[in-house]
Amino acid sequence: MVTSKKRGTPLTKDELFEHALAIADADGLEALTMRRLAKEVGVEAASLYHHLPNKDALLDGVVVRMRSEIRLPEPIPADWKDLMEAIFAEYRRNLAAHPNLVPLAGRRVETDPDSGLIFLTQLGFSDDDAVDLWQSMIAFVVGFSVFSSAYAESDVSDLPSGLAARMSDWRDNTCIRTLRMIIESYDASR
Amino acid sequence: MVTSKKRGTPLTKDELFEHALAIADADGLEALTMRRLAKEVGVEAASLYHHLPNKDALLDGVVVRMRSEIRLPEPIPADWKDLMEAIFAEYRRNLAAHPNLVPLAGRRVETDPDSGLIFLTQLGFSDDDAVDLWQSMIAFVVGFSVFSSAYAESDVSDLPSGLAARMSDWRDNTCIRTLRMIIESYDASR
DNA sequence: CCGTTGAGCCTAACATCGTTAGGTTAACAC
DNA sequence: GTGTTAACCTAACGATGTTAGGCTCAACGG
Repeated sequence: MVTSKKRGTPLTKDELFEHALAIADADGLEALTMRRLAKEVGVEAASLYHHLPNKDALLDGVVVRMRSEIRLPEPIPADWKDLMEAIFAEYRRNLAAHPNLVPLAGRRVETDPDSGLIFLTQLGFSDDDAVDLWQSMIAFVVGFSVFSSAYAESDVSDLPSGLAARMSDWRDNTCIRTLRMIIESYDASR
Repeated sequence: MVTSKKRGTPLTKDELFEHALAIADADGLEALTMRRLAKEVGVEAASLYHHLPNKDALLDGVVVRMRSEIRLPEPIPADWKDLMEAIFAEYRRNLAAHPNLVPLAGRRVETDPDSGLIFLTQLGFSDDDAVDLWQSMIAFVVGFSVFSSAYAESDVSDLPSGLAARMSDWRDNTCIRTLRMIIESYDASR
């Protein structure tokens, strides 16, 4: 008579990451609670610890899940500079699609696309130059995403109103433009 | 007979921000608790709310306090490109000196040094170009600081070990180098 | 076919967090 | 003296991550 306490099918980690991502996307990181996630998947909070060691593992999984949406362009650009631009433009698009998760972007997870770094060394970059460029592109894209996703209410400024309005608008064009500049500059100094 | 419940001198906001910054620097952001801060200044947690509306205001104050350590070079460089480099190198130094506070770097507070942006427009940059450059320098420096402060334990990578070691080392040289490239590129496209 | 086992869930509780309600104390104004 | 008030207090609330311990039921070995 009592409704079954067991779910039809057992939970999977992927199911948890999927729902957790949806919660964070919809209502923000602070809404992503163990109890909230549990409710969403039809379970009690403590049960989640049968699948995850702690909340940190959940957040890691959410980042992996988010990054899994990254796709390389088809076909792959012949010019390596176009390829680099495409990779990080896609990285940027991924972060812009999940603005609430930007604070997690600094996390190191196992799915970072570092194969592009090796590719750079094969193009004639020294290890040092390749790492400098690779780190710079990552840093810039993440930094840009931090501000473009967190700048809703900024009005504190002694700027002329035109500049102030422009300054609180972080445009994809700006991101791509500077990204390209970084790539060209490292190409020139190779 | 009971020891006095009042402190000698009343608390000030600056005193709170100072101690809060010290706590975060020493033990991390998660150690910066209302109760911990209260204990540190010799008061109970609830008393803090006579000086601050909430914890967010505390964090804002900590960021302002941190940024207050930023100093412009003396004398100010004659070349505007050197000036820009100096401003953001100092910005970077400030963040590197407080790695635990990097997650707060995206916060908008009233003390952002946007006067440099106006200066750019006076040099002949259009409003759009000036903002593009200004945003790019901010984004890059903050992004770089995110990774250089959060990369202690990253070992997950399928990179050759030499590259992997180099990749987990985020050097100030790299930051300055790319910063300079961004400035030069915008100068050239003016 | 029956006993055991263990995966997958549960209830209950813990410490800690930010925050609020309401009381006490001491200094100062009139 | 008699308020008034700033600055502190104790006590508590609800929410959080997490742990301990128990139930249930399908699967499997004998």
